[in-house]
Amino acid sequence: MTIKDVAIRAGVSVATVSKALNNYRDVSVETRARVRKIVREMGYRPNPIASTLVKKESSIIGFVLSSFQEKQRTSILTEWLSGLFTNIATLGYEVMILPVDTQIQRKKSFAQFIRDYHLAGVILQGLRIDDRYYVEAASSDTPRVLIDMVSDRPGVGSVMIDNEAASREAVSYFISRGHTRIAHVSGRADAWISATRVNGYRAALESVGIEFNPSYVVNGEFGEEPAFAAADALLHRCPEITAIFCASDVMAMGVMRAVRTHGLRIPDDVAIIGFDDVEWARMVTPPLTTVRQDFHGIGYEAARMLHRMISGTSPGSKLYVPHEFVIRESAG
Amino acid sequence: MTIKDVAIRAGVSVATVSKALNNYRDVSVETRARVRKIVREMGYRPNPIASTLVKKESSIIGFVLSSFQEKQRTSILTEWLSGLFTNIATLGYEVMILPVDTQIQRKKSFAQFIRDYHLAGVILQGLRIDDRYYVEAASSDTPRVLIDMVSDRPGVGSVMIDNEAASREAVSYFISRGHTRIAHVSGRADAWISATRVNGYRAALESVGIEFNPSYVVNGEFGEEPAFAAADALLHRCPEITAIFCASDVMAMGVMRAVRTHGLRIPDDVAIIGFDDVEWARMVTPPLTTVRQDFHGIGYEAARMLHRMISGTSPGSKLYVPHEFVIRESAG
DNA sequence: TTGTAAGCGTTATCAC
DNA sequence: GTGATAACGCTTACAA
Repeated sequence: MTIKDVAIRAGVSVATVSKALNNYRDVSVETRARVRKIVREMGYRPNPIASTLVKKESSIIGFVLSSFQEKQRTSILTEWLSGLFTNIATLGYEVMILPVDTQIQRKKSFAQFIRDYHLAGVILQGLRIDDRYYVEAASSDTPRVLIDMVSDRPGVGSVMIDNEAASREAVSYFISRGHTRIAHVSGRADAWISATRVNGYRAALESVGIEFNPSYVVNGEFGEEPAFAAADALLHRCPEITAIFCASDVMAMGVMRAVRTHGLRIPDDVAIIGFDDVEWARMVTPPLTTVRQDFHGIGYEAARMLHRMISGTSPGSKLYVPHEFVIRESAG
Repeated sequence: MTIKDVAIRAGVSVATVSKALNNYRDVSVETRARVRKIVREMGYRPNPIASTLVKKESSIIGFVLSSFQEKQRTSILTEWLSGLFTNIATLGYEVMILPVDTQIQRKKSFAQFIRDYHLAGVILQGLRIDDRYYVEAASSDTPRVLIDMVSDRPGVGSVMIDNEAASREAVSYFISRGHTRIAHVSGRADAWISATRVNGYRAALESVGIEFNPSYVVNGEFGEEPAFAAADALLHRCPEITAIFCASDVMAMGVMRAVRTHGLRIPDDVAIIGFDDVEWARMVTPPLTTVRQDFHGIGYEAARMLHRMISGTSPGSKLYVPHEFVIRESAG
């Protein structure tokens, strides 16, 4: 069933049907109503492919996924998507996944792809700011919002939690419990959020006059193993440390293992705070004190912002989604 | 840049370019080569939208997602997708996510959507066999493969692990450790896999002459809380139980909590086995003995089968992906 | 072997 | 207000 069938049945031209359906003003109120009624009766739906071909704009948004590499952050993706969909499905968008993996040799360039399908907008989520795909997308003119990254370009939306404030809270908690020799296991250096979290860590220390000690900051690469190794070396080098703030829960697991390897107890000898509050953070022993990110909310807001950008309601902006410091047992 | 530009530059008609690009035999070897060379030089890519409009077949495959409801199975989705993509991206398909949630009122019917976009194929993953969307899709004629479900219809692919064998192994392990009063916390009744796992549990018992006791099987609904409640009631009712086989790791967490609530030790008083081997299964205390599902592999195989179905190489079939029984500490 | 031209199902531009 | 009609970029009979 095509628009032609509807036109015949309604006794008008296809042009009129199209206009009635697309809310053009040069259609009489009666015909619009009549056409719509018939459309409903017939169960007609315009073919989005044909429509895209001529309008050069689809209702598909792309979700750029570069974190298949991040084997450890699996559940986060789902929550983003879940938030995305609760907002976007009702607005009539479809979502296409654009996997970005240096392993997978895509024949199509990323920007090419956006143009091919005339994507309405794109949500990017990739930790690495220097990623080729990120750069490509950034140079496109499609509405786009970034998750966990910021862009220097105007008009690019970005949504995340206030990583610096969150880190400051976490470290301040340590300080309030009397800790002064506090270390930080940071994430990958090329990730936007890593630097920000280090900043928060540093700010918290300096706000109470504790000098920032660069050798207390080690890189756990957002992985459990690297975090274990980094923490292990750290504890050897600086046995005076009594607290470790980790930039992710996964790394916190590696760090906890390292601490135990050194025969130390958690939190009595070394207190630990994680980041993310993944689903199992409360299940480990001891339950992890951590910063909860509302991943669902981040996805939701990203979709909302993108929609506003697409519809021209508002330009992209920077949005902080509320976070929450969750006290359990690993930090005393 | 369109096919026309290529045609002009190559000094041939658009039809010839199209034929050269689509491997028609009625193009001379030389022109095909020349056209392709020019295409490469110009960086031309055919517009998939236009192509879909006339061919009535796209290179988009749909991934039906009904598990946003399953808040607990978050990381599994990512692994499926990851497997899917490692196979499918190189084959030139794109992936569209079709969220299916009774909460989200979709305007479009599911079958409608498949037709609208002329999806090349669909991968369905929904636990509930009576799901409206599942039925809709099942009645479509698009190539489709199911994950964790089987279809009575011929030509529908399905991939999963051998749930019955896996359950049998798990329960047999209990038996080999001397347990005889073994309970089972099952998953949602409307899920295909639930019944199969119960069957495996039962088969293992009966194979050594232990009578199947229906009151030893309780329903944990695949959730931690329901599993806790179910196990709590079970332990009250049948304190003689010494081992519990859980149909998911998440439920195992609830069960472990229930066991401890009753002042019992794991695995000394009550041994526990989970199912899935999610990322954190080895991190809990005690580390969970469980059945590892290769979710990545399942996604990979589903994509492979779908591709073969689309290209007509082979019809859909039923495929078991290997699983692995992982012994840690929760089962003694 | 190649080119012409008629679609595919829409929307957009004009006349009417 | 409404309706022809020409796009949109491609594939595919059918002619040449």
